[in-house]
Amino acid sequence: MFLKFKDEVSSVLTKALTDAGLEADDLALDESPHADISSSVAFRLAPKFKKSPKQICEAIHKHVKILPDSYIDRAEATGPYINFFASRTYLNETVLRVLLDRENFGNLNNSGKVILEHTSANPDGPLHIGHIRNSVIGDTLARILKRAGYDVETQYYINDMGRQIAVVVWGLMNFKFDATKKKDHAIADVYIAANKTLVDEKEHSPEVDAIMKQYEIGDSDTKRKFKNAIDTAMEGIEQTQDRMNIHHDKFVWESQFVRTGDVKKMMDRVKKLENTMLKDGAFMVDLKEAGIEKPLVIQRSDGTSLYTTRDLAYHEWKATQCDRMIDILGADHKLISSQLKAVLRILGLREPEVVIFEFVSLPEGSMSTRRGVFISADELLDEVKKAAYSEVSKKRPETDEEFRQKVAEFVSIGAVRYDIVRVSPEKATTFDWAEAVDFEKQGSPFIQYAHARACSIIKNAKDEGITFEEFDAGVLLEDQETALIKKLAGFENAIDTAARELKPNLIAIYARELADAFNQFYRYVPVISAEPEFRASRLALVECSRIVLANALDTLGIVAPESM
RNA sequence: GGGCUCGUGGCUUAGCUUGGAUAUAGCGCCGGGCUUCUAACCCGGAUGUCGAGGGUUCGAAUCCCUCCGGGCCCGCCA
Repeated sequence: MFLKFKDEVSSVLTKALTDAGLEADDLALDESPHADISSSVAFRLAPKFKKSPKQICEAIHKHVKILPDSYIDRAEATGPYINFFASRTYLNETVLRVLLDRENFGNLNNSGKVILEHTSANPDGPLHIGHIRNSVIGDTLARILKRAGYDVETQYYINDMGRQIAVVVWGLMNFKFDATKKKDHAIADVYIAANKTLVDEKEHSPEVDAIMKQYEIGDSDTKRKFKNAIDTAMEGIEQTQDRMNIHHDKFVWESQFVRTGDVKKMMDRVKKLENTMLKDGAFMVDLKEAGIEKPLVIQRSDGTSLYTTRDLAYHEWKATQCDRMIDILGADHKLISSQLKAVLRILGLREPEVVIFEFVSLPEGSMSTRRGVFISADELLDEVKKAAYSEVSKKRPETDEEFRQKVAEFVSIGAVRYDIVRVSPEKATTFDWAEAVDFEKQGSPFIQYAHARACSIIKNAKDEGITFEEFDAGVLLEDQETALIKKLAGFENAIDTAARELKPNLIAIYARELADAFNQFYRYVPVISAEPEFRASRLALVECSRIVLANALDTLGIVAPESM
């Protein structure tokens, strides 16, 4: 609705400019506290036409022609600004559109296949609080892109050729696997113990090298051991992701590209490039022309491949089956991903769009699965759930155990997801327990609560036989009502911008603002006890709010509860 | 040392790509509101040299340069 409104403003303004004998390539449209949409185009035209912005603005304003039934009510010239205000038609049609489209309201009609790779943590232990920043950003983006109309496939790239997995395999052969623990945690125990031993007793190192070599040549017994180790770890990782409402459509094993010969083909192709040179028996690509000083090694002197080589083959393969590739990567991958992109570019292959997120560190420093220094996602979720449980017990003492458990679970998942997604990815953060278990106002519980309140009104209305089969959105004239409707109308714009700019935090902000608008409406505008001429329309607006709150929460992967 | 990136009230944070009207919001602090659809709510108040300095511009949190501080990276690891 907002996008159509903006289009109308854009064409009305373009026409007015032409009629005024002016011309601008950028209309400088913006949302503003002074209007629904505002244009500062007069500033840009002032020097060219040698008049003051105010004079230009008045000249443009004189030529603004608004058609009947437009989403624009009026335009005002306020100093150098031209302000556009939304019409009643816009508000009324927004209400009708929400009720018609329901769970699809806000969806856009982009098309094409997107492969979005996220998380891809090494299967050597549980997901920790840094990994789930990747998961939450990736999963939320996938949900945003789906709403934007894309056919999205999420992939988890399993790095099974790296030394760390060989260490896990070696560890499983030499240390006890604690079957009473959650499997990914038990794998981490083995991995940590194995690493410690490998540092203390250097003589075991060749054993790990041998395992790696056996795996690279495809020895069947070794392959079985790797599969067992990885499946075990992944089972636990997937349990954690399931709990967080995150799932992957496909799990792609790095080794697949070695086995199919794609990695070999890729190495041969890269070797033929002018930028590639042979040095001490290893092949490396010079990337100076891409602004990267360090040459990238694509084949070791013993002829084997490296992580980046296999990643090149993976991206080449991905490109054949989609229109857009998006990778969610931690800040430690900045250089490697720009090297990857540079080589793909030189080869004339499609480059991925990369979303980089900064590190989550602990007060004492950065995390490391290998050293056993990390806070697992499971541990975080459990602690937050405890805090949520005590909160619901305090706030709803009349409820039973089952209700409290259920609420504590969806509140804690929501709180963790929201807390991660609300901050823009390029911000480095330091984890703090006190902050993590604190139920910040206007976080996820705030939005879930607004949804529960809307459901409550709808339920009470139903009990009293109040319906909104017949209503007139035109009677929704209170400030809180029009503000709320405008907010509802903005959902598609939030999806559109978030999808174009790959910024999931925009949806977090939008959801909070919508809940805010609903809560103000709730406080000041009675529904069930309202006069009959308002009752049905207000109830319809509550239903609209419920729908869009649910859609926004769904986009964030957060449960929209009927009661809490 | 080099590259990338971040720096916004006591704390957390939006806005920066595409420069425009009083810089966003929350926590915390001070004060007010439940016989009224769930108070996990609402209303009001105090708190800012937008890291520092310079430049571009009619106009800079936003663009450019220098510096300071934090983070990440710089391996024939992944």
